[in-house]
Amino acid sequence: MSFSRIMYKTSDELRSSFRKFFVERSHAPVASSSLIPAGDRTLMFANSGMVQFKDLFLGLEKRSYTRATTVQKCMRVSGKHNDFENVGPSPRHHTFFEMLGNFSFGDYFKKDAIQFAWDLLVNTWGLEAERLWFTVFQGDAEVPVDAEAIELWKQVGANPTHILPFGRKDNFWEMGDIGPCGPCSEIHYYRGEHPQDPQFNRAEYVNGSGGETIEIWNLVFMQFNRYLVQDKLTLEPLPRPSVDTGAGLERVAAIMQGKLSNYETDLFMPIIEATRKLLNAPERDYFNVEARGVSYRVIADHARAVTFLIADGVNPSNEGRGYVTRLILRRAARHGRLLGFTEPFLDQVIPTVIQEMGKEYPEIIQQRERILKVAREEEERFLVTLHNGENILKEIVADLKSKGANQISGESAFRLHDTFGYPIELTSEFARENEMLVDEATFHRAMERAKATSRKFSATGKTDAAAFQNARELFDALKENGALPATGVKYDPYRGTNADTRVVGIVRDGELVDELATGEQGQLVLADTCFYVESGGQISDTGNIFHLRDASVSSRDPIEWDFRVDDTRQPVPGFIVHVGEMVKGSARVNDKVVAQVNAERRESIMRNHTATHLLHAELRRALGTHVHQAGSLVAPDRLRFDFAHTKPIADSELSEIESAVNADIFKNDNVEPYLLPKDEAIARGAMALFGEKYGDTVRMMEIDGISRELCGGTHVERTGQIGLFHIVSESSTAAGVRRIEAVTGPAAYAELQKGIETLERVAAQVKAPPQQVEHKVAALLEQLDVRDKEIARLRREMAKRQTENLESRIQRVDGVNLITQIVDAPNQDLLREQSDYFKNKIGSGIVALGAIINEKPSMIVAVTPDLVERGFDATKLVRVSAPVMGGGGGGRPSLAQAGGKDAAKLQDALDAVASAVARNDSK
RNA sequence: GGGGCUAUAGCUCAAUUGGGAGAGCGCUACACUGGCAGUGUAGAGGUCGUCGGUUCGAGCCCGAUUAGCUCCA
Repeated sequence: MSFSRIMYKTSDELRSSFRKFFVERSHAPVASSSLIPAGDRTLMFANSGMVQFKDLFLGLEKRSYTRATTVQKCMRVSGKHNDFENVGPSPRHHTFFEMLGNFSFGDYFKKDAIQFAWDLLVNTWGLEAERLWFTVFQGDAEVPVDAEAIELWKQVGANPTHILPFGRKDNFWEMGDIGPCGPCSEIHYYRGEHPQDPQFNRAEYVNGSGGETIEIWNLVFMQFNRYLVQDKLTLEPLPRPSVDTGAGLERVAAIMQGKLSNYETDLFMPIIEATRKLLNAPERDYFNVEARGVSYRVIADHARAVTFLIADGVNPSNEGRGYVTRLILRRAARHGRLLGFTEPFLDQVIPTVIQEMGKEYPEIIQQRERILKVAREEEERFLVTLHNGENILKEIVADLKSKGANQISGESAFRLHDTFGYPIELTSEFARENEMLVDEATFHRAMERAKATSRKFSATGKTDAAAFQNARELFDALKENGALPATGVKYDPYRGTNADTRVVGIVRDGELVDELATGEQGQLVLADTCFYVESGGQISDTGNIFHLRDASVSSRDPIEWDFRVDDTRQPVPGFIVHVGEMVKGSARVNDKVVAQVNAERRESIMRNHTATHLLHAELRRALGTHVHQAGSLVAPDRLRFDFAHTKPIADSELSEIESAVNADIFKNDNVEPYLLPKDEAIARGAMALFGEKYGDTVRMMEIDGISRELCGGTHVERTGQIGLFHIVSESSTAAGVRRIEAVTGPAAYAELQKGIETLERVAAQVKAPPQQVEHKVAALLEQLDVRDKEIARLRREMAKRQTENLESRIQRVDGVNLITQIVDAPNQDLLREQSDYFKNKIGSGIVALGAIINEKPSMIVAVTPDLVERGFDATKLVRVSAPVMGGGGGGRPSLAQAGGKDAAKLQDALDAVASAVARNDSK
């Protein structure tokens, strides 16, 4: 009989004791990376601790440590293990969670990893060994059983009957079809009441259902590398195998705090309680009704996710990560309504998240105001969407009721969802309240159909992946034949625009070749390069790579071959290619070359890049420190800067900012790069960007007294070199993101000159000095307005006169007063007005007027109300008469218009009206 | 990346098959009025998102484009 030795631990204590345990074992404590994986397009969010170390495992990157430990922010919103909709109903599923991990980069392997895990769980945290189960890879045709792991678990003291073999699905880890992979070993924990009784604590519960045994830690042994050799996958052992482990903090906390549900731990209960208090709901509301419990859990989980997503720079939007953020936030808002909130409330729950988690993740404290604001605004937007949807739904229901029907069609429900964003759950709920049904089967069919078409047309990411794969193979080949060192191409765009180097590889049509001939497109790989590769918004350099003739060969032209570089790319870290075309001669591998960047273009880029930093700093100074970069483009001809800010910027603010940047330029401040440890740079207040990846050592650009930013770009040496800065436009790109476009140097001067010239030309035209143009134009517009009105009045006057002269022309046709007449009218409106005068004059009758307007015949027929009642129809009259002049017409019974092509036939058309009235055709 | 919807006065929105651009609120002026959105009268305010096409004629139909909303990938 054993008693539990578990010591209750708060989640804060768990994080720190985990970290302490591994730091004591020589692991570097590394901060969690952003939820947005840097430079990884294959992944939407960081979903495990190893994401930030991917390049280390692949051997593409070196750091000062070979062991690390992290507490990593993670998001999982889709995938086989975690469907977003499970979050809430399930006690253990989350969108946002934290993963505890220890990592070895070619340092220790299985033995230590297993020893560490055992020591931490059993000896440090005091978990009962009898409750632990261990799974290992059982082996298959490609990889044998992991006998080593089995042996090691036994050695540390695991019960041999608790070591269970499983197949590929559970116990083999791979990053993709190629690359590092290996067996893994999971630790499961039995949390029932009878750990000693094999009747209860049973092997079937491991990776199975029905029991109280859950996985808590996965140890991944990166043991092999899978290559593609001649279209066949080949596995070979890694020379320095690595370890990657991950344990979900929420599950560990549940165990250590003796809770069955993760939500009952100190990670979630404060948020749930905060929500309850906001609602003024009774004590234990969360526990009393399961349906309410679900809503509390959804809100608690989603509030955390939203907080961290926004903090990492993801704003709700309608695509990609932003869309996921929106879905999560809206789902929380929906459950809030189920609990009884009628107003936005998430921004009142989030402060609790910040309070609870801010100690571990200071970014959420720093971003507090922005997080609350973004969440608030999105929830408000959602309430508007719901309100609009409700109105449409009410109409649908009213319409159905009037017809005596009681089922809302699946199409209607789908339309509400698809077009108006009104959730099906709310449609169903509203239907129930009105004692109606919703055809949900049809709804789901429509949904599936929409998903299928969407999927069909989105086969784009694949080509990206294929190109990436190809580049990686080329890079590996060059490293293998010794053309490139393991670290790849030597990259130094900072020392100037010329480099003496050597061609180490030529790529044509995705394959390595020995030679590239004149006129051919291809990519050159050099031993080192001074060409800048697009990064941090600054676009790639262009220029030339050329090979000089042997000095002993006398020739007037020293250049033997010349390659024009249109673009420079780095498809895989370390692998830099110059994309372009051979404009002269043939390049061969190993040729000595001069790499020459287009210096003038580069200088323009440098001006724009430094100006971007100045703009960023001045924006923060003018608008507040919530302003941070959300995207940037630094091109030779312009710069574009996107940043988080929720309101449009007033013209006056904009010119102030422009002036401030120019003042910085005129001060001619020093611009200096520093290489220093990342932590120090951050401590010195350097701005780091979301989604950018930084190694241990970072490059910080400092502009004296103005700005410090982590940046790998190229910059001018003194701000004065920028010359001039001019903002061209300010606009919005997404909710909460503003965009400023600007120009510098000669381009700015040209832009301003253009403006001044335009002003001068306008001034000359309105005959006023430039200073008085504004006044003059206003006066002219005023005059124009007065004259327009006068003209209209005079025309009306003239029309009236015509009426007086034409009274005598009333004909009596079949007892009806009829006037047919060609009049002068400058446009349709006045012709119509004239007909009104006639109509008023004759009291009862039909008026048909014709006029030549813009050289085309035009006609209008008006019928007084009494005759309309007797059956006369102006529309019918124009329909029979308009064809006479080659046109058509129509209108209402009381008034109809017609037009034609043949002006000479206008009188004939009017006559046709008269005869139609005579024949009674109009009835 | 693909689909749906929307764009009309300062704001919220109307405008039957293509045939006279409107309402409410707000604004201005005047008159009446001791009352919380006081009443009445008159008035100003519109490139109908932009460009092109069809048509005698386009706010309306067609195409392109921009912006917003929304669903999916």
